[in-house]
Amino acid sequence: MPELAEVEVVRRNLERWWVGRRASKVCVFDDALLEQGDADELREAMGSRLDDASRRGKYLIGRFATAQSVVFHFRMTGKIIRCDDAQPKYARLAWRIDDVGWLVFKDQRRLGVVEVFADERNLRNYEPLRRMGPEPEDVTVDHLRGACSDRRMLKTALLDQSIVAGVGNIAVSELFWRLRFTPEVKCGQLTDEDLARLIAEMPTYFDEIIDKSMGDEVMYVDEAELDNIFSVYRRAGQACPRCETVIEKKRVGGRSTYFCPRCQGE
DNA sequence: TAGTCTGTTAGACA
DNA sequence: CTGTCTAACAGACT
Repeated sequence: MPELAEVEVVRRNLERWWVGRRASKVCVFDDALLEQGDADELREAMGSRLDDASRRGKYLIGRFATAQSVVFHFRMTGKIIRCDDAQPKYARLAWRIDDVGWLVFKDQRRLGVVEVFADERNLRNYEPLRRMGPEPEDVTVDHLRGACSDRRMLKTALLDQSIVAGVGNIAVSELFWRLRFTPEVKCGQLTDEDLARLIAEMPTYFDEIIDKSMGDEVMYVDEAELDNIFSVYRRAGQACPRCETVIEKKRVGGRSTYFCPRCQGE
């Protein structure tokens, strides 16, 4: 589900709800979500004070007073919400923060994961974090050129988390529409100027989506079809906000891509 | 029933 | 070695 923007919204919520506090109760409903570490270690970490909530790409990282850290990845349908009920539908993990409520890791498809690490060194050795490319605001033209061969599609390169951290399938459609890139453009077809525009647009795009998504519960686009905040994503058949041409959908790199055939032509 | 889905990864193939 | 595609993970929805 979530891309960088939605994970960042959850991170900011945890900053308000959880940092500086400890959980008074931890309920593991589905321990299959733990790959590194077990439920006892998770209870030990969460039972201590959360010192810091950070984000790296689409990963959310909590550091605790015990020196342990907990990493969340929401995959397709995971999220963390605050509610008064410890076990709403699809709850896989819940912890109680007194005076705040229950924080619940909900995940309908159960693809999300939670990892527990004993200390900073173990966290840093976690392979997905070790492999992660720079955050969008730290990407340079030289880095992109070096990481993408000329014949590779820009879309698949951007979805590769080792090249840029946090970009997902929605962001690609939206960025390409903003920049008027054709959906199947190859890296080699872009000038340095084009890449510089892309690099400048990424943080702008994510900041705008974060602002529009802020709230106690992030709504994914399929849960809020009538309030779709995107310009082209999931808008096939509707008018392009720029030129009124009908938006189309096609598969690029195995994933749905939405685009305006006029704005984003050759 | 078949197709789809905001993510990631392993294996097949050109 | 590179890049792309598919399936798999698991479940709900159309």
